[in-house]
Amino acid sequence: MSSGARRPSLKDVARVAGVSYQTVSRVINGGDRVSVATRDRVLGVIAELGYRRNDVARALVTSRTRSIGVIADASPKFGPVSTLAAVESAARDAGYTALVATMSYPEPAVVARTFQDFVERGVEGIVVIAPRVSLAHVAQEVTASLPVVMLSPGEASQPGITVFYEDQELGARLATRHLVELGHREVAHLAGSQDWLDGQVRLRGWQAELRAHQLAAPAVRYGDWTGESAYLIGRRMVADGLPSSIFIASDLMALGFIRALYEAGVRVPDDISIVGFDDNEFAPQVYPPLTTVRQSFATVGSRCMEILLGRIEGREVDNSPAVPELVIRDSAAAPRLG
Amino acid sequence: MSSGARRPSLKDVARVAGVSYQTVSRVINGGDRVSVATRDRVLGVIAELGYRRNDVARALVTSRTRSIGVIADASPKFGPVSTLAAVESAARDAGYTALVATMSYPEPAVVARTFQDFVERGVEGIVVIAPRVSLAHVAQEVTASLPVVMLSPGEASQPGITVFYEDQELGARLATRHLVELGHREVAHLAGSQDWLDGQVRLRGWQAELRAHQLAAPAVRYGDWTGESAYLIGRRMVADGLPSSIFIASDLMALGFIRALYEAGVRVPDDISIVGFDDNEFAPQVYPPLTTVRQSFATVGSRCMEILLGRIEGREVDNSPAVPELVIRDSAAAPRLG
DNA sequence: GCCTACGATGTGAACGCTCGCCACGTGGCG
DNA sequence: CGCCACGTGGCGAGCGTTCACATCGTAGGC
Repeated sequence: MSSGARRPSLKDVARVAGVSYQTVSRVINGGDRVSVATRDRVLGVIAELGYRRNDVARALVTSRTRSIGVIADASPKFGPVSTLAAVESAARDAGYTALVATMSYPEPAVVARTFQDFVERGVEGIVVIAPRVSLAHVAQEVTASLPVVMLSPGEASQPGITVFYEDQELGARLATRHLVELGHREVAHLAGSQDWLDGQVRLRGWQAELRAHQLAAPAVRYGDWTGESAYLIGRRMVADGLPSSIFIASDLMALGFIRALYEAGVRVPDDISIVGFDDNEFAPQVYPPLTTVRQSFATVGSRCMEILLGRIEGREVDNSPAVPELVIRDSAAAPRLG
Repeated sequence: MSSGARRPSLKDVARVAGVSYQTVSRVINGGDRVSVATRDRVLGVIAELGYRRNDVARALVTSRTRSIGVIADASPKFGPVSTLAAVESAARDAGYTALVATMSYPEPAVVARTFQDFVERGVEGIVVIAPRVSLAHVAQEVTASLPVVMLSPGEASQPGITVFYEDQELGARLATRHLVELGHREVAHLAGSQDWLDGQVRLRGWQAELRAHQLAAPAVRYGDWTGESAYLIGRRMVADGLPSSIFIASDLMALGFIRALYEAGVRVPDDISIVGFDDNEFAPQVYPPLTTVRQSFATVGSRCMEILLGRIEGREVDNSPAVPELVIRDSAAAPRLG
């Protein structure tokens, strides 16, 4: 207490400036009800001492931390990561700080522990970027005393949880429709892991669109989002006979699939049309550039924060899904005649 | 105070359990020096009331927040993102929570504001994932009263800042050496943006390795990390005449480059050998699978936290760089004879 | 059988801040 | 010329914890 490298406090500033700490506090927040002279003097001392407000003391008395917790998938996958950045950025714009916890696999115990941790740290709300079915379930089980927004193409099954998502089913329909409209009567589907809600929903969209056109749905092939799984499936399909077009549940899988095609001398889009999903950063660089579905992560991120803020402040919120768009490039074309 | 949805506090628990708040506190931390009977009773009440410790009050009195700030690039680029996840995960393992701020472009004002914000929130240290030259500079300018670890292939120019990085220069040498050892006498380089330290360092490694083999360095081509820039350069190079091999500063650029090649009917690795950098998730899925350099993000993340923790606790730390490895796949082969 | 020591618990203060309220002085108004 | 109002500032309390210390009772040592 005698020497110490302790950070200066309100009282230190007050002492040096010759006013009460109350006045200093007023200068810091708003600066209202303080004469210009005192105010300038105090500001001077603050700069001189390098004073920085202590937000934890402040949070203690106001009981508002202005922070939110974000739980995200640890995999460097394009979608989840872009969403994370968008959410954080929107939070900061709203004056909130994001505490983030990434997890490579959402073990119930770990998720529960993380929720608890967030609560103890006093977050005002939690965002769960929950593409995996398992994470979604776990998150819903945790009794949340807090507003929770789950970014997931699923259903809200808990009163405290608001679900918000990009309408990926629509995205899948757009992709499928594009192929149909190009003239393909045969639109296959290489699905993503059904352990992910995204995988389930994209599959559903493809089915629905085919039905709308009274087209039969070929047998579905299931990958696990990895390019390798798609490559293997691609090889098998080359041997079994290729459809005239295929909607693949992710760009990365599309890439692996195409590799199998090229090894067999099959050309894209001449021999087979392909539409992917994600509009990954590499999608325009593939040979040929991938026609794919783009999700609007920035929009999702900011809408998500809007919803969370609304919940925190007890407002009614609109959580109608965001809408994706089709990005047409060169990997899908009209089928060859005959 | 009469009704209120206020969270129960230590005192509430104490009252119900019929003990002093001090005893409850003891039960929560360690539980030492408390008789089993009281302890169980208190634990019961805690569960019953759904009591959760208030970390902000705790932080106020202990003046330790057990949190760190992380500043990262907002771009969903593979490297930075993987690093972020690794750092956060290592932090959590060490009992710390990560506050993260992403920024798409490191404007000095914004970075400074973010630093200040972190300080006000009482973080015990800051990690800057700073691939861009500009971010690195800004971060160094901010007078940090805190331990700062900068993940950046640069030099520490500020006393308070510890720089740590993956030895990308070595990575670039590994890539170049591989090509030389395959028998290529002509190893070109398609560099990344020189606005990024990574870009500068990879270029330097290529030069150094060539010099070590007494090989001449062909004129460097400069991309900007985008696949599109590489595609354009590729087209020009096809027209001007291709080298027998090329080291490309990122996998994404390699992909764009290959697209230009394929459009012109050039084959890889038959006509030209290519080595990329990053081992991006799509690298093994490209046709042909990319030989590339893999950085050990997990290691970097955990070492980075080790270093930061060391600094926080005043220990001496080893910040020798992490070492990348070459991943050999199919995009580089021996040159054709003649 | 008395003193010591230790195990189990309680008390008071402090962390750095904000909030509600009160005190002082000056100016405008009746 | 007195009153009220308002602009300016100070004081006290309290947010939920932990820490240092005090207290109390009882078991163990001589």
